[in-house]
Amino acid sequence: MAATLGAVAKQAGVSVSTASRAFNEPGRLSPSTVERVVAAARELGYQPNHAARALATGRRGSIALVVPDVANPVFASFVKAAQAQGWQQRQAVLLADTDESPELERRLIARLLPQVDGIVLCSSRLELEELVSLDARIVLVNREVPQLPSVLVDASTGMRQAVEHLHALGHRSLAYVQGSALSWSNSERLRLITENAERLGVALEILHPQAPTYDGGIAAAANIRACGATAVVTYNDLVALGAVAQLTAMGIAVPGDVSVIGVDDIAMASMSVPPITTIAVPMDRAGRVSIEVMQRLLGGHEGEPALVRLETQLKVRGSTAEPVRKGTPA
Amino acid sequence: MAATLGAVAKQAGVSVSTASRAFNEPGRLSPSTVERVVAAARELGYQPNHAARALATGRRGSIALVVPDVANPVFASFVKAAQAQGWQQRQAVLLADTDESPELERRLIARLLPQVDGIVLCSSRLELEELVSLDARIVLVNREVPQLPSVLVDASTGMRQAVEHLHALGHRSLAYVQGSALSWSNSERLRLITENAERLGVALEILHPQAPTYDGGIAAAANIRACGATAVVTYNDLVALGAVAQLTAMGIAVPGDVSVIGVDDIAMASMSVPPITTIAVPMDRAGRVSIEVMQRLLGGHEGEPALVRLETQLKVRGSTAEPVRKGTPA
DNA sequence: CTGAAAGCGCTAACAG
DNA sequence: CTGTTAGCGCTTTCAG
Repeated sequence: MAATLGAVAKQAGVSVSTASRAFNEPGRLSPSTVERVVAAARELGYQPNHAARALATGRRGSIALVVPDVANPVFASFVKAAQAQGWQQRQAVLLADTDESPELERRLIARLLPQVDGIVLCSSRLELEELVSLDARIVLVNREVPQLPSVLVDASTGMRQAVEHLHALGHRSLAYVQGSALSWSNSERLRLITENAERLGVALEILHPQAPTYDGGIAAAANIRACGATAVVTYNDLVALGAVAQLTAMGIAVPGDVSVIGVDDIAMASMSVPPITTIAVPMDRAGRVSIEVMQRLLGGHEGEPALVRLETQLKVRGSTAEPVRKGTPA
Repeated sequence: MAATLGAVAKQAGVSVSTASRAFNEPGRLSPSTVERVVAAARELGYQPNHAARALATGRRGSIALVVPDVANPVFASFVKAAQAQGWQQRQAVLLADTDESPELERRLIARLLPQVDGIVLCSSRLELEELVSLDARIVLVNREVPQLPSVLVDASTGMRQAVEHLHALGHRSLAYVQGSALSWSNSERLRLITENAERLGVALEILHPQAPTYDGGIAAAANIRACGATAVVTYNDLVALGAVAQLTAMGIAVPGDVSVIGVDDIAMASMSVPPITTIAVPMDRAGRVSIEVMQRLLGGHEGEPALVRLETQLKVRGSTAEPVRKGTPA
């Protein structure tokens, strides 16, 4: 059906290899030849057969994206950006969703690895040893493993700004609502908020890990009240949103009685009432950059595995608008 | 590096063709042979080379998903379900995001078509003729084209329930805030609400198309007030959310003064205050089903192009909780 | 039930 | 600058 390189070659009156070169190394051909081949190709509607090329070169021309949950807005914007960048670099992007399951993740990786050039593994739930034993062309996102190239979100700037912002508002007692205790992002955020709270002499209460969801936030509200903190930072915006809703339902005003800060800057954070102050995490950039890193990795640039850190930034909104009241909450 | 079929064959003491058959048509081999080959394969960690198989068979083992915007929660859940289903059917899933651009969509399709078995085109923005001229292995989602297999969301049940619900609450004047005028979904919803309003003798005001976003909803609020309707159905939840926020800001109570109903049942709809009553659209089922339809299409079952309609259902929540007041709004 | 052999469409030395 | 010639790893007639 589809025209092959052979057909194009015949039509242009050259050999297959010449036709091939017209596309792959036009520099090595006389301009007129290239032109003739290109014309023939267009005439026949020639489309290269990627499977054949892959078989001959060993390069698949595709990379896989493995994420815990595409339906999560954070990963969705990551995927969107990565896909766009991949397309721009003429790489097909395979998508795999692990549904937060380490076992599924493991199987997906095994099945994908032999049929793509590389895998971008986002927020992997796998053990460290398992990750390094993969040996292969893998770029990690939101996971720090010295042996592997990775792109990380560096929450330090955002977290510093968040604690300073709260401190400036007069808050002296702070709580952090954890996300999944296993996640690299959570430990980073925990570490950073601890450092900053100490530095500024703000009391810090660490609240139990919650599912990083709206319901997790609802569940956390009681603990927030119980601990008596006047300000709270949550693992992410979803938790913040749930906490704000439940706090409000319990008669605790946000930001009147307690200030709330989330992380991620998902769309919802700006649409709620009050809108949530948040540490913006550039997952779109992470998507783009991770594909670039992968490209460099495949390009065979040896040396150290790449390590890219992406900056975060505090976005102040209504959930922290007011200075702390003199009295303590509820 | 990776073990080839040849290696497996040698290890098992059989020919390549036999080894091949052990995986593809084990019925034609003696059980003991199959067993031997399988054992050898596992021993060598054999992984079939998809590129080679594709070259030999013409089947790529992969299908592409083309969506307008993965970051849109509606499409995200579609993609998630489609991916899961594809994986289950041992089909790799390529992802392409058109960013709502018809030109990009066109180019993506052209580039993808030759390298996948088929394309699932979700909410295509292309012209009818362009779509049919594609001739190829395409399954449409949210777009009705007689010549092409498609899976459609049938809003009729949900819309009937919505208008009846509003009518039962005492509403006699209704407004519909349109989404993109070009979209198939929008015209369907417009048609259905018109039919239902007429049937129940409810006055209906059609409001200008808005961008199907939160900001579109904000912009629509003024028109909603101006038209004097006591209840409004919006193209989707995002618009509903924006409208509710702005209406509230203008001093119009929801659902006190006006009731609002959205479409989609995105997560955000249940998290807002008040939570949005909505017509739930099963995009996850659409994702799963569209892959199944594609599979059947590729299986070569001729006959009519498949046409699947998915039911919708009203989910009543706080944005329509109260019966209509005697007086008219603002 | 199993093997031999001919490609699928393309690339990549190797020769001119 | 261009053509010849082998394959890449797998499937698939065609013969046993």
